[in-house]
Amino acid sequence: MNETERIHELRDLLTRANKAYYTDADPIMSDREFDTLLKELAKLEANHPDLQDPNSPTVRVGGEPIDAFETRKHAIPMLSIDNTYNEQEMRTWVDRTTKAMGTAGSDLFTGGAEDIFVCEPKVDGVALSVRYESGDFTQALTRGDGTEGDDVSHAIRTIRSLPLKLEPKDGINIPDTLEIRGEVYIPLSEFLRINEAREENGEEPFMNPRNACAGTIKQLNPKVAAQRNLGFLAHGIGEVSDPGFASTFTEFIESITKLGLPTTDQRTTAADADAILKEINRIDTARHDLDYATDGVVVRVNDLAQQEALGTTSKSPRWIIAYKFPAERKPTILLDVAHQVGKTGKITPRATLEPVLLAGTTVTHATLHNYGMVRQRDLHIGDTVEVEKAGEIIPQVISVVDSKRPKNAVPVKPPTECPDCASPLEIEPHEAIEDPTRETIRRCVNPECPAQIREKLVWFVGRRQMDIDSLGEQTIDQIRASDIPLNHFADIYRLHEHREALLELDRMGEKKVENMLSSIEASKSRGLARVLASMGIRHVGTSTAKALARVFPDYDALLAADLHQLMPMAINRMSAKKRKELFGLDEQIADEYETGLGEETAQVFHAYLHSKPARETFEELRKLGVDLQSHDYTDTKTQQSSAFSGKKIVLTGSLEHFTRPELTDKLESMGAKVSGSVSKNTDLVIAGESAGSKLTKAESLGIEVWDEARLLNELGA
DNA sequence: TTACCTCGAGATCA
DNA sequence: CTCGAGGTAA
Repeated sequence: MNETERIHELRDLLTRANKAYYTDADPIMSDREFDTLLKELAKLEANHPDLQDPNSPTVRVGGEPIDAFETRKHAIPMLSIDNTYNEQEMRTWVDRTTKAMGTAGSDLFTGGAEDIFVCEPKVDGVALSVRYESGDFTQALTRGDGTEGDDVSHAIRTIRSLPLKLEPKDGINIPDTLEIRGEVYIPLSEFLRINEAREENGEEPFMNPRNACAGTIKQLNPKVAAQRNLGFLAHGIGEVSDPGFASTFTEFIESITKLGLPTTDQRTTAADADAILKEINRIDTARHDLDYATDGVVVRVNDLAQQEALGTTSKSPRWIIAYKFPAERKPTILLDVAHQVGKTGKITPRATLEPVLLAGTTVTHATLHNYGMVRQRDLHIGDTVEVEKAGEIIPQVISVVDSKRPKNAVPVKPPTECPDCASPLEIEPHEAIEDPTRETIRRCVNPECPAQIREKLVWFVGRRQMDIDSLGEQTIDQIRASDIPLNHFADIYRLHEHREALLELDRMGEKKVENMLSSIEASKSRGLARVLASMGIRHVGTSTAKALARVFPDYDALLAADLHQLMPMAINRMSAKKRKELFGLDEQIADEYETGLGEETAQVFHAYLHSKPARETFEELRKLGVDLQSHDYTDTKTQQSSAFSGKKIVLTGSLEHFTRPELTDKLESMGAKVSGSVSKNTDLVIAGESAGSKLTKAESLGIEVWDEARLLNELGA
């Protein structure tokens, strides 16, 4: 046998040994044997750089550090899951879902009654999308903003329980593209081991497993990641090229488990709310014996066609929900309440607390949201308050322990003047009275208010807005404290005129200034939608800004528009009603679709746009080279000439040449309205491979149906 | 909201 | 080497 053959043999053998050890818990060789063979392989590989394979078992011990993360698009967005916090909310979800399935997918019911729903413990780790192409691990992405995430393949390759090559088994056809979602975590036993080791080395121990895990994934050096022995559990479906791979979630999990992916053994199916709640109770007890932290139970509809029929709100899928176990709650002392000025001048009370350890973090601050809350709880400085972490992240002040109030404690008073510029505050009129739980908004309306200007600038440079990194909060403060002017958005684009002065600032070197100025330069070309969203105009966030930019080609067109033309989102409202009709959804969900430019918003926005300061700002930005053209604009001429303009289109099945979001974008850009479900108002259904209930429904309603070939034809024409 | 990693800056030491 | 800022997980 020559060395090349030996390399392949060893890789094969070690891959199987890894799987036997980590996923089957049934080792086929001793640890020592494994190490010896691994060393032999590493040596041979060193002699044969031409045979390099990123998926060789040797990479598990960690390869070379990478330079930085590349951010990449998810083939299918990673949405977040809605939460429920008690039995009643869970029952409501089950009722609604069952009803919707009755109308939307009953003809396509493939599962038995017992496995309508699937329950699994919710692992408290870091979400990940892992991609295999032709059975080879090619990429692992973090969730990021749901649309694009960081490529962390280098760190993920070191996870031993995650196969780098999928092995065909039991006649399972491995799809060309197989994307699996799951959770990376640090096993609790491993967490303890790491911290012991860190203390021995005189390093600070990690606070909690979840943050330590997130940190490990962000390690550029995979050798460090390899030593932390991360775990992985698969629990979701991403892009799968073969639509026949699975028709239910259980089937999917069974298949990928056979292919070697680790999945939880705590999964069960349930037929109704009672069974689900019973399962939640079981997991609540069982979870304390698991080697990973859990914060709830994930419940989903099993049948994939039904999942699709149920569809997705803008935030999260309707076919899946998380039940969160009650958050930890602890008493602490309210030391102070600060009044913060937001970017629109809104004043928000923020509590400073006696530090308290809660769910693995030290809590010292909590937002109090508004003054209705302060009044309702009758907060006094020095009060003992109950604090908990809502949704495991943001600390909330839940209640006051009245019996522990110190004598002479001073009540917290809402401010009457701006804590920063001392101008009188405006109290939003209709909310000022009667119901004390009602939000009472206080606002500083001084346009020159320094605190407000600061917040506006901080918002403007943020990642979601103009994305000017290396100009953060602290740097903004630092520059504003110097002689360099930074009082308007436009001043940002004049910073390059002050290069010398910037270099004089503390801890400001050549490199930092260079980075800062180049990212400012890069931000000039973000386009109208981003500029609008960045200005902190009331009621104009990312989605409204985008909607506006789709309708108006540039700033001048926007300025020329009258009040009526500023309400382009009427279509969205119709879709809300339609959805309500179809699914009998509750108000709250239907309302999500009502967030367009309403009359009031349009008025506020119109007034803002034509105000003198706004006009000056836009003019200056334009002069300084900021792109005020819309990048998302679709010409009405294109819309009218297109075969799709004004058509209501539904997509179903899987397509070869597009991902769904791609095609949705494309059709919408051509003036179509793409919706999730078929009704009598639908004009056209585009059916890919293995289309399900939607196709059946379209046929029964006599709606026009195209296959992908026809679609390509029409798009080409 | 907090914890963790990375990077640049500046200090310290060879 | 240490500090602090920035970014990103949940």
